[in-house]
Amino acid sequence: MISRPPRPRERGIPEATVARLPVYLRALQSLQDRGTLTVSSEDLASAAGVNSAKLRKDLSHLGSYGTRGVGYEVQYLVYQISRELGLTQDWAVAIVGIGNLGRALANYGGFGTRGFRIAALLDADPEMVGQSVASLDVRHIDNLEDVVRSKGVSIGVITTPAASAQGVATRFVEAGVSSILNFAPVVLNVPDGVDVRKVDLSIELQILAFHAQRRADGDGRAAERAGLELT
Amino acid sequence: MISRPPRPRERGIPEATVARLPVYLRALQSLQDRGTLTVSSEDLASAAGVNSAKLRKDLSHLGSYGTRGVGYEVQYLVYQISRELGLTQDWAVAIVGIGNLGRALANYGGFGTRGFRIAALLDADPEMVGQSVASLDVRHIDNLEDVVRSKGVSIGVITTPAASAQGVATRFVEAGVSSILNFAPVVLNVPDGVDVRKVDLSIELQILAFHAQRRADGDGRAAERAGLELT
DNA sequence: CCCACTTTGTGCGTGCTTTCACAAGCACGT
DNA sequence: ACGTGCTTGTGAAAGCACGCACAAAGTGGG
Repeated sequence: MISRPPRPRERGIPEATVARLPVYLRALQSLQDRGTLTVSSEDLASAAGVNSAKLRKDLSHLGSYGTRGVGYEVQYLVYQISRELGLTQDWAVAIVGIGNLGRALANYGGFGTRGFRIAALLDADPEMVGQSVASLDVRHIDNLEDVVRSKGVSIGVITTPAASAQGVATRFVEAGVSSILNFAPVVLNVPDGVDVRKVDLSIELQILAFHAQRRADGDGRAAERAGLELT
Repeated sequence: MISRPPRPRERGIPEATVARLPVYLRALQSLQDRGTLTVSSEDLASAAGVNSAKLRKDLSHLGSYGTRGVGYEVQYLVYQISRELGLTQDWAVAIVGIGNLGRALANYGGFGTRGFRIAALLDADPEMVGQSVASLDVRHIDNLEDVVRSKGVSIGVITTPAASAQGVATRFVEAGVSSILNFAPVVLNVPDGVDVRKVDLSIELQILAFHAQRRADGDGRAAERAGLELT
């Protein structure tokens, strides 16, 4: 007799799967807009740009929401993924650093429809404070703690210069924000339990450059050698 | 006797390593600015926010550039990583979609110093064409092929609305651009051999929301149960 | 010249991710 | 009621990535 059941109904969705759920969700919403009622794993996978086996395994982590011989019901799957991602509730977001990028994010409409609400804009520059961006007044960074508390901010976005980013992150954490999206090109130091995600434009370009160079090298060598193995 | 040697001097750097090299590079440049001459894997790893064993293994893929008992020479390592990433040459970048985000990227100074040069800005809106952004004239999208050829553009950045992104990608590819950085929230369809990287703000927020919700659920349950196992 | 100390480079075990391939399950027509 | 055809859900295998722990290799002091 096995005393411990194999898994005590574990809620552990693999990280790689979590990163793909938003992609599936978007593909599904697009299908929904077109009035599609059901979709097969094959079709949804190709819309999301992944392998169909991977898609099925990913969805299987949420439960068995498909019907064999038919596929998945679009509307139901949209709801299940949204719920799993926590989009059925409303997340208040604060953006610190109202430069070009901060303004771009503030004006980006795609958030509201997906459970995110820009609740506050903050900046250190007195010139900026009081200006209205995307129907919100820019407030001074010294109000960060107040704003987090009064608006119930739970996600902080950092679009400041690199030099200020760590300070802002620390203040976010101390004010109780434990989810941070960082656009500044620095590695943030935060205590355990705080979740930081980094978006770094110049890193993406560098990765592209690496592959481009490798392709060019390969092509060059291949041309020289009149192309033997092209693995 | 084994007829085939284990590895024919393979140039295969793992993808995960490539993604971290830019982070190391930035940390090293920061050390260089401070006048540091050598650095240990331990120190560099902590500056880059990774495990020191991982850092050493990553660097070992480039060759043996460290000295046991001493560490790595900063300047030399900067050069080796830059060369490996292809930053010793100059990459011409074209940005299509001069909205808030496109402008933010065009004005972002961090590229020039790292081998990237914004060579052209394009937009479909006649109102936008002719305006000057970041010392460059915005040109109409119909000039894409000309611009790619005359400026030698090898990296395309897409910051258009979702609906236009696929069309722009296709035109980039047909014009000979095989590295694309896509900010539009769609999955791009491109032929083999074309490298697309995606940056998606709302996906990052959704991943943060997932973890935040999971933390909240866990805390809630833990509080109810007076906290047993806190794995 | 040798010894103690430091730090790199890497073999190896472990766990996560992807992919294949197929049994299980459902719908529909006869 | 039953077979046919399609699609899901999932073992099992292969491939990657991570991190420990240690031998190898260098430095510097006596």
